[in-house]
Amino acid sequence: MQKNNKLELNPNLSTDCVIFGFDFEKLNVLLIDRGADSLTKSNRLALPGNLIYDNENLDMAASRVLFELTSLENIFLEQVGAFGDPDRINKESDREWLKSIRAQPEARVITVAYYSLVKMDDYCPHASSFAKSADWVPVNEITELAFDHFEILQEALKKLKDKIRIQPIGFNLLPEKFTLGQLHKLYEAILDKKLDKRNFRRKILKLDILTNLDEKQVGVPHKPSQYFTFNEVNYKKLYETGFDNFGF
Amino acid sequence: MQKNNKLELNPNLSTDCVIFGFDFEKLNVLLIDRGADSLTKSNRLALPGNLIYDNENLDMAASRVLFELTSLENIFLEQVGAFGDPDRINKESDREWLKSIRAQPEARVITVAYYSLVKMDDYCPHASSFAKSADWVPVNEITELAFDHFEILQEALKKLKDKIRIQPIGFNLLPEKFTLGQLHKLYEAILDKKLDKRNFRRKILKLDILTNLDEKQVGVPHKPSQYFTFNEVNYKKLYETGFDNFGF
DNA sequence: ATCTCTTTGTGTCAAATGAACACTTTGCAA
DNA sequence: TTGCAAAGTGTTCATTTGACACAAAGAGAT
Repeated sequence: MQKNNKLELNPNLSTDCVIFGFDFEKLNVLLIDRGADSLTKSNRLALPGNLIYDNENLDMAASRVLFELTSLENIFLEQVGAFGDPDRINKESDREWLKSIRAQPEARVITVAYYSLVKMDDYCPHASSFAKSADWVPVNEITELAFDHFEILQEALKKLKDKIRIQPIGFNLLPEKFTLGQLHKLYEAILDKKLDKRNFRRKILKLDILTNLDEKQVGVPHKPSQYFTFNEVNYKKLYETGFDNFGF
Repeated sequence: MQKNNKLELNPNLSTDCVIFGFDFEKLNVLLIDRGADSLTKSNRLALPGNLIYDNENLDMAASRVLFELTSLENIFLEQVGAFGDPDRINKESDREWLKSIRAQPEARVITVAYYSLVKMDDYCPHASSFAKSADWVPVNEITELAFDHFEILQEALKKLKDKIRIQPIGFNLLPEKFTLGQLHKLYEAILDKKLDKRNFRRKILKLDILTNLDEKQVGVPHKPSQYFTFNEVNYKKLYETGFDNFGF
C-alpha cells in the first residue's frame, strides 16, 4: 500500500533556509560555497538546502537542514513560500553542480524556503563538517546567488521587514544581554534605514518587553551603556498578540 | 536529457485555490463538492485544486486551475504557502476519494496554496463543466474541509487580513460601481468586526482612491446612496506603495 | 591632569491621528 | 401620514508621531 514514502529523498522537493544573523553592525546570511573554481564567487554561493524525505513534513525538513548545518535546534523558523519555476535550475553552472550532488539532477524541483533568526555567537561556521564551506555574508553585499536563491533571499527579507512591524524581534538575534544601541542598530539593519534614536528608545521601552539589568558595559572608550534583557513573559505575550504598527 | 518534464502531471505537486468572493453581506469561498454520498456535507467540500504539470511554474498552475474552474482570467492571485504534512491525505474518506481521481493516490503530495479575490457577479457557479459541483460558501459557516484545506483557508484569511492593513482592497471584489456602505461591509466582513461608520468613511476617503459618480441608488426603501468607483490610477499607485496601517 | 573622541542618555512641542459618539435626511412602503 | 431603514455628516479629547540638541561618562593619548 505505502509506496514511495519510506526514507527516500523525494527528487522533486527541496527546502532552502535563509538563516539571518546579526553582528551588531549588519544583517548577515549564512551561505554555503559550492567551491567549483570555474565559477565566480557570487555564483558559487547558495542558500543551504537539501531534498526532503518522503515521510517528512516541511517544517521538520527545514529544521533538519538547519540542524545538519549549524547543530542548532529549536530555532525560530518561518516559511517564506514555495518557489518552483521550472527554469530555476537552468543556469548552466547550476546544472553542472547538481549533477555532482543529485541522483536525478534534471528533475524539476520545487523548493520550500524558510527563514530563521539565530544568534551569531551560537554558531561559528567551521564548527560542523558540512559547514566547512559555510560563511556569514552581509546581506547588503549580496547581488547574485545560485539558482533563484537571490529572489528567495529578497522574499525572506521582505517577510522579516513585515514581521518587525507587528511583532517584537531581537530575542532570536541578540545575546542574553544587550544594549539599547545594539537593538537600535538591529532595527536599522533590518529596516535598512536610519531611525531617530530618542523616538526609537521611547517606542521600544513603551512595549514593556525590556528589563534594565542595572549593569554597565565595561571597557568601552565612551560612556558605557546599560545592559538590558528581554522580559520573556511580556515578550512572548506581545509576540502572540502582535501590535498595530511599529512605525517609522 | 530532459526526462519527466514534458506535459506530465507531477504526482507529488498540487496547487489549491482559495477563491474569495463578496456578496455585499458576507465573505464567501468557492468550494467543490466531492459528492460521495457516504461523506458528511462538510467532509465532502474541498478547495478547488489539482496536480501541476512538470513544466509549469507555480503561479501558472494556480491560474490554470482557477481558469478551468471559473473561466476567469487575469485574476489577482497570491501565494499562501506550501502545505505538505505527509499525513494530510490520511483521512480515510480523503484516501478513497483520491483513489477515484488520481493515478497515484498514495503519493505524498505537497500543495502550494494561492488565494484570489473575484467579483461574484463575474462568476456564477454551474457556468463551466468542472463547476457543476462548485458553490459559494460563506466563510464563517465553514468548520471542516477535506484534507488540510480548512487550515489552508485559515492561513489565506490571515494573509487577507494582513493585506488589508497595508494595501487598498476591494477593486477585485466589488463591481464597477458600489456604495460606501458596501465597501464598509466588505472591510467588516474581511476583518470580522464592526467598524465605526464615520471613522471608516473619513479614512477611506482620505486615501483618495474613490471617485464619487454623482449617481444615486434607485429603488431602495431608504435614503439612496451615492455610487463610487475606484480611481484606477490612484488605486494602483497606493497599491504599489502601500500604507502604514489602515488601523481599526 | 587635561584634552579629545565617541557613544549614551534624555525632554519638549507642534502636528497628526485615533476613538468615541447622535441626529437629520431621503425615499419607499404600508 | 407615518414608519422604517440606511445614508450622511463633525466635534472633542486623548494619544501618538516626528523633529530636534546638548550634557555626561569613560577610555586613550599627550
